[in-house]
Amino acid sequence: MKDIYEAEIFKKRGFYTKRCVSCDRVFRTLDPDRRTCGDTPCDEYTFIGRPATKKRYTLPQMEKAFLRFFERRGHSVIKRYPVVARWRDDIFLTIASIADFQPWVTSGLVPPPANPLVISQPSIRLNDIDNVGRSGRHFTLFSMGGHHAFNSRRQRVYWVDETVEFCHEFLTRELGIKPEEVTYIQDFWEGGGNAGEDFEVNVRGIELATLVFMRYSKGDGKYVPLHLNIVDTGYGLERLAWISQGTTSAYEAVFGEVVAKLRELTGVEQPQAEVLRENSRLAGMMDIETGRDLLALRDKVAARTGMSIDELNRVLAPLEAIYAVADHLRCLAFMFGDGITPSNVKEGYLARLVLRRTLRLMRELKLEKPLSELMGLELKYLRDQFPELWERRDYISEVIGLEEERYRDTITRGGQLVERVAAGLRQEGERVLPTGKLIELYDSHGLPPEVVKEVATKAGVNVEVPEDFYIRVAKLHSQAKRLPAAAIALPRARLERLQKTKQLYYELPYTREFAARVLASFDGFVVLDQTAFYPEGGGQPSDVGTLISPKGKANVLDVQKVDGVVVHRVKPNPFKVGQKVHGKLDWLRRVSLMRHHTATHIILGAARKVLGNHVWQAGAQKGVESTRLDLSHFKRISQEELQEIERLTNRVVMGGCAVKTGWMDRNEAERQYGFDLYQGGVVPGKQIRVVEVEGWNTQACAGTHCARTGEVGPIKLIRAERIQDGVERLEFAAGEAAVKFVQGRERQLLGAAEILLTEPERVAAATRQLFERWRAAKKELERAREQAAELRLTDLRTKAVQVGALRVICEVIEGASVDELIKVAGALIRADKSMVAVLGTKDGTAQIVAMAGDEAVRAGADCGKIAEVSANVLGGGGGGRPGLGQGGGPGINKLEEALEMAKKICEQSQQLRAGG
RNA sequence: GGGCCCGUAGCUCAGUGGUAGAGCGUCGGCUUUGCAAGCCGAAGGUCCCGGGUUCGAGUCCCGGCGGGUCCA
Repeated sequence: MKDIYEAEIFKKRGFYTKRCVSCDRVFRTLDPDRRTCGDTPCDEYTFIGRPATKKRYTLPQMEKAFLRFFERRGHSVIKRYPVVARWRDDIFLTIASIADFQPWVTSGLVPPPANPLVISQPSIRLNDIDNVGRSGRHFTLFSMGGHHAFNSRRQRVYWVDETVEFCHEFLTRELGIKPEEVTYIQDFWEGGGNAGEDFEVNVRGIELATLVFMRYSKGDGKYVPLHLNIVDTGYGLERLAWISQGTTSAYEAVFGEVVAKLRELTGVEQPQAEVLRENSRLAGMMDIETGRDLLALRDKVAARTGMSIDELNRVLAPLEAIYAVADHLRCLAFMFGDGITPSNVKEGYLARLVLRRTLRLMRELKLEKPLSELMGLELKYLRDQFPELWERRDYISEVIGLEEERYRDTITRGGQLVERVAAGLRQEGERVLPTGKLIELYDSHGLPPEVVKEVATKAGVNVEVPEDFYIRVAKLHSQAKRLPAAAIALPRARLERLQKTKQLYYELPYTREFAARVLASFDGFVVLDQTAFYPEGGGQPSDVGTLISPKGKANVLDVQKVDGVVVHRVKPNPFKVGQKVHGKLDWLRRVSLMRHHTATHIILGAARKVLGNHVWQAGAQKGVESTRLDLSHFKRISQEELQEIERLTNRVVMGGCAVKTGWMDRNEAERQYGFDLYQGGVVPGKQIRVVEVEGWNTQACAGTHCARTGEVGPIKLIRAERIQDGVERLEFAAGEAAVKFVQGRERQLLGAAEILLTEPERVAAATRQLFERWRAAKKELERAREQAAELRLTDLRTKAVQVGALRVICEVIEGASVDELIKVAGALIRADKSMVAVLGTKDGTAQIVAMAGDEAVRAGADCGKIAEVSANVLGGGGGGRPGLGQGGGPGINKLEEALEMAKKICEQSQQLRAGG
């Protein structure tokens, strides 16, 4: 194969091959005098105030020009994919146009939806989020224009020559960029396990596109040729729009209207154009990730413009915040518009991250308007180009409203917490908040250091935010992770050569018994030519049952599938290859699993009807007695909603709808049903199995299902639980399991009714009454004890004995509780400050309470010690403070003896004092 | 998926293993032409639930439920 970098056009047009004097990379150019590669930081931007194209394009215009250009050259225009990569399990967000086609198309398993094709794919990358607003060119969400060709041995579409030619033509003929301003830098691209040579296409100091020729997969450090040679291009449509307008930053070019509105709302002034221009040029040359980077940038801009750094900060920081807000608004519109639910996990957390960052920026800008209102503006702005987002505005604004409220609560509560912490520190004479505390406030309470600093400073405590604050937070979380428990090892190697098993459970899902021939048998494993045993998959546990041959019988304990071969784990294993066997399923179990599986689909459909289309299945585990279904939803499901879901669900059951199952071509299925198909998760393969509850719900699913909904029987929701923020778990039972559950519940209710001596329907009222009475009785008892204590006082006082400076009472009070003893003793010492009262009672075990008045304590009484030592006599323990001690032990008969001991200790204490 | 924090009066929260508290709110009284406020007093508690350790648990340990938060 010829050198990938030798595109025909270079020879044809007479490109020079050069080496950049700054970065040493090889590049192609038509400009004989050029010495640098044309990319930052080797070159500075030269398009600001001086557009590079022959006319100005808005972003939608640029997108249109891009798509039409490639459409005219034989590409089919494909609709954008969602920004949540539901068809993948390795990434949360769609990060590039090629991500739409990974892994099934790129691996060659599934044909592309069109070939060649062109797409404008909103792509989200959050790794540069700190640059957004400052660098002039970074976005959290950007439109990646991609034209893709998938070349196989059978079909050659186009490769390097055409790709570079298309690019050059698009930039120069279509957009009118001067040919000598375009450079092609030779590079090598790696990502997502794939790799290949590429060109970075630069104009006037900015990279506009990357043309990747993907042809290797990389594993274990080695490059292995792919089945397909894939043209993977990415054009930054925002940057193209920017370079066509020559504005001071890409944000002005893309978000012009929104930025203007934000400026108006905040009253932030527009700095001089010259300052902005220099700022953009210099920002383009660096990544700004830390405060130090930013400082370095300010320094350089200051040097060029003659302004002071403080002055620059004052004029630029608010504008940068506005740019970032504009960017984040668009990103959030897509995230929520495409159905992300905010959460503390997965993509939901990423959405929350962006949302909270936006709120922080708004706070800095003192922008008081609700975020949901700003989003309203943003959605109007996006409406023409993305009507699907506009349609979901109600959901978007509700979710944002809730998140906003939640964040405000966090900050308010956190503020109070900081004030308390600060007050505590001040009391201890501390004036500085320890860094550990600062990190804890963020990590455990979500309080950004700036907020802590602001509040703490007001409360008179200084806060130093360390430079590496977020790194230290990250360190807290970087401890080693536990490995998941290893599953039972399957003998994969021994299964490789076997023919695929005929899956009777699909063809004849109601098969309970079947005949088959043994293809392989070793250890505890048996493989048959065909089977009705469903192997574990899609959240449905495997079937169990028996296998019988003339030579013997075995229990089937577990069934798994490896590359189309079904393996039965059996005990014992009397089977030999070639034998005929008879299989028999545990049908009650299987039928219950089928019911629960079909019920899962019905409930999901009902949940989406009741709660909204943002609801996605976040996981499911089918069982025989009950099943769990996890749903993404942004708030708790109310009792009413649960009942509505249950009602709709049972209505579908009673409707007796058909449940149709069948295999479909993946592309066809996606076209027909959209990505909603993948509720149950990613399914592999070119053909996918589609299960449709007629007129209700359609999903890709490999499980076994009832033929009609009526067979499912009653469905009973058992409970709803919030397993993560934004993920609700429904637990339910179907069929006989549902009946069993309801009967169980009824037994509980009847049991309670019996105890309360009432009817089941009066249990709540009766319990309330009982509870109220218990409360009243408790209070009355309390008062009675106090009265009883008063009554005992007169009698007890006569028992007092003078011991040194102390008046000591050591008495048993029959039938009193510890609380009562404390009340009595308390009254005694209040009346006489030199009193030491040691009271005992037999309350199951022997208990002792000792209390001493202030004077008695000053005179050397120590009730803690009295309780401890005298309780030891009882065979137990005790302790307390000088004024109050408690103790006890099992020695009921020794109570008198213990009280004697108490008295002795009092005497000793007085002797000591007298002696000392 | 993992880490951390929290759950005590209507609300916001204190509470070294030893008598459950404060502020605000509520109610009553006093003061005032009325309001705001002030003074005095009172009511109000399943210390989230269940186990365990202990003579003794709001407090320590385990499990569950509920909420918050950070990280991947």
